[in-house]
Parts: sequence; structure tokens; C-alpha cells
Amino acid sequence: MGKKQSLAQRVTIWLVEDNIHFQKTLAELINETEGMRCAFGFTSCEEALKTLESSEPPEVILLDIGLPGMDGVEGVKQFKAASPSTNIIMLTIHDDSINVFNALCAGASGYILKDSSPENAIEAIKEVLAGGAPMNASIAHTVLDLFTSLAAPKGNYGLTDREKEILKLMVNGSTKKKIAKQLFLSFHTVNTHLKNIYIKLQVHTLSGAVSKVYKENLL
Amino acid sequence: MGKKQSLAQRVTIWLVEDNIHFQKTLAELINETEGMRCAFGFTSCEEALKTLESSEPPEVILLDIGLPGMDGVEGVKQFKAASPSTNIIMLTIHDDSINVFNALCAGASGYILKDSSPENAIEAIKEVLAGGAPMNASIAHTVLDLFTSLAAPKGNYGLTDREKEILKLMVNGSTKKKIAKQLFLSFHTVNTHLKNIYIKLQVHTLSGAVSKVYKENLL
DNA sequence: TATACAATCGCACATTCGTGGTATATTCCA
DNA sequence: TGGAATATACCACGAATGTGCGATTGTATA
Repeated sequence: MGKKQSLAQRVTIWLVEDNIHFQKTLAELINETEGMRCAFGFTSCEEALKTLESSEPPEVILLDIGLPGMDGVEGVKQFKAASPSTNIIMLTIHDDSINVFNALCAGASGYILKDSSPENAIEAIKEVLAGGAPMNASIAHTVLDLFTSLAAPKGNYGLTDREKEILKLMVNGSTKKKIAKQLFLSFHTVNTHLKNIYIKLQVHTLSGAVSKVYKENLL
Repeated sequence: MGKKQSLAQRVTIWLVEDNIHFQKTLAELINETEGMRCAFGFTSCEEALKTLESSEPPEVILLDIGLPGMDGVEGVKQFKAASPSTNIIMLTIHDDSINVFNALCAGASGYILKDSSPENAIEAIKEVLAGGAPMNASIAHTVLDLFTSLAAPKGNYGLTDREKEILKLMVNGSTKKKIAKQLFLSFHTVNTHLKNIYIKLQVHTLSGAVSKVYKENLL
């Protein structure tokens, strides 16, 4: 998806960063770079989203992850919804892997650390335009860790196989009566199992149990 | 988590790769590298897992993703279950992003392309030992895309904001009565909303709705 | 061998759900 | 201006759930 830019056809970039000073530094750097143009600088997602309604969407948005008002993660969602082809690079500080992770999930293409040299931002933009994902090794690792922790078998509440089997069927929208028929059990048995499941999961409703199953990847 | 190795204290590496020729090439390269030792070369996960029962687990396993018998993805799970501290690097071919993705989810630390120069493998091992995740930019991007596609495809059933709000509370295990209190609404109103939610989601039970919410990433 | 655990089955009863109706006020848009 | 959509509210009733008590079998396993 690489594009070639002449001086006349520059890649359009928007900045969303509430630190005016940092924003200005970045904007200048971008405009000094051949093939790039910083079209707008905003201090909030709201402003940028408003502008997006009446302007050509940019190729790239550099988006601060910790903004007042609508934060960067929510911002990514909205930008992506309004203009899916726009690439978003998060600006973030150290030790914010949760937010980075969420932003990536929401559709961000990568991120750069604010305290790295501003030139890195230019590199990151080039990388994104070339179809890459700016992410250093240690952060890729962090992301994978979080990823794994989300996808891998999680909390075990000591559910027995039978309980898991029944819970699985309940999760899929079945009723106790139907499950009893399906497993050739008495309704009372299913009832008892479900009672024990509730105790183990510490919930009092089926929806709570189902929710827990998905949130913590049980079964 | 970086470790320093003297010649006496080499990092132990295992290979699991059914192509004997490639396995041999890698093993030689590893043994020529200071601080690394290829302890075993297997042609199947089963063999390697068996050996793991009676041997010190290695620091790193290079694992072919497309093996006969137990495939690499399943292999990762088993290795990780038996020895969580072992780092696993997948050996893969191009255009196998699904498997790479699954392997990463299962706990792999990164991967390298088989057709890249074998020296890359050494670099990847060093990177993993240093706490990184060997993944080039374009593959990080692929992973994120898959990631996003798993996390993002929000089916839209035309739920209104109010309906979403109520559904969100129900999902968390609340009851209609409590929600009514919480939102300063009549029980009947909540009831009506939920009725409409069921119609829109085409379900007849709360568990079915909750399940749909998680499966299709609504809300 | 004793005992803990899992799986099975039972009853009763209050609570909550699911679903069929109907109805009013507001807002938005054609 | 006049529907369409949304949010609000009410009623009734059978069905299902949640939870309090039990009980009897096996099967491990300490």
C-alpha cells in the first residue's frame, strides 16, 4: 500500500496533542520533512472529530493517548469509525501498556514514546505508510503478554467437567429443562449443578455467570 | 531478565523441526555461536515433550509451526504448560499469519521466517533472551490486524443508546428491578427495553443476549 | 477403611423472567 | 405538519430461575 509523494502530493498528517509545545515541535518537524504536511494541530479529540466531518481525512493521525475529555483510546475508535483508512499512531509515555494495548485493539497502527526523539515520529509515520507497525521489541513483547493473558486459560474456579459442560450449554442460551433432556438428566440434577456453579463463580444470576465465562475465558 | 553466559554456562536450545537438513543447519549455527548450545533436535513435538519429562527444560525452543502429528500451535500450549519459563520461537513460512497468530496467543514469544537467513534465528534467540519479541514490522501489523478483526467487528443490531445502557447492566449480572432503581426508571420501562433488545438480537433469554454481546463485541 | 468429592435426584417456594397486550410524551425529520 | 423513532409506563400470567433444605450412589485417595 506504499504511496509515492512528490512535493506537490504530500501525505497529510494531523496532530492531536494537548501539550502545545510538543505539538508545535512535532508539526515543525513534519513540515520540514519531504513528502509530509501537518494540516492541523488539535488539543482534543472532540475538535479533531468535528473537523473530520467537513474535511478530507488525513493519511495519518498522531494521537496523544492521555487527553483531557475524550481519551486517546476512545478517540481511536471514533476516528476509525469515521475514517477507517486513516492510520493512527499513539503518542504515549512509559508504563502505559494497558492503554497502548487497548488503543491497538481499537485500531491504532502503532505507537511511539513521547520522550523518544521527535525524529522517531517521522520514522514511525514512514513505517506506517509502508504498511508496518511501529512498535519496538519490548513493547511487542508487552502486547503479546497482555494478549496471551487475555486469550489463555485464566482463572480456574474448580469447576468439574460436568459443571463446565452444563455451563457451556447455559451460555449458549439454553434452559435448564432443555439441558436436562439433552444430557438425559433430571431437571433437578441440572439445577443442582448450576447451583454449585453459582457458588463457585460467586454469582447469583445466569447472566453473571455467562459474563464471567467470557471475561475470564473459562470453559 | 537478561542473563550473562560464559562459555561454561551456555543457553540451552532445543530444535523441533521435521526437515532434518534445516534442523542440522540451525543446530550447527547455534553451536558455533558463543553462549548457545543446541541440546536436542527433534522431528516432532511428541518426542520433545517426552524428553521434557526427564530433562531440564531449555531456555529456548525453536519450533516448526507446521509439523506432522501435533502441530506447532498445539505444541506451544503443551510446552508452555510443562515449562512456562521456556521461550518459544516459531519457525514458519510466509502467509501463515493465522497460525502465527494462534501460536502467539498460545504463548510463543515470536517467530522467524524459514526462508530468511539462518543467522536471523540467532538474532531472534538473542532478542528473546533479552526480553524482546522477534517480529518484523509487517508481521506485527498482520498480528494487529487479526487482533483488531477479532476485537472489532461490531455487529450492529440497531440498539439505541438506552437499550445499550440497560443491556450493559444486565450483562454484568444485575436484575431488571435493580436497574430500574439505578436508572430511576419504572420496572416496566426496563422490561419494555429488554423486550425490544431481545427482538433486535433475536434471542429469548438473557444468557443468549449476554453471549451475543461478548461473541460479537456489542456495546 | 474412612472420608472426601463428584454426580445423581428430589421438593418447596419466593422471586424473576419472557411475552402478550396498550398507552403517552418527545424529538426529529421528511 | 404529520408520521417514525424513541423513551417512558402499566398490566397480567405462565414459565423459568434462584435457593433453601435434603438424599443416594459411586470413585478416589489418604
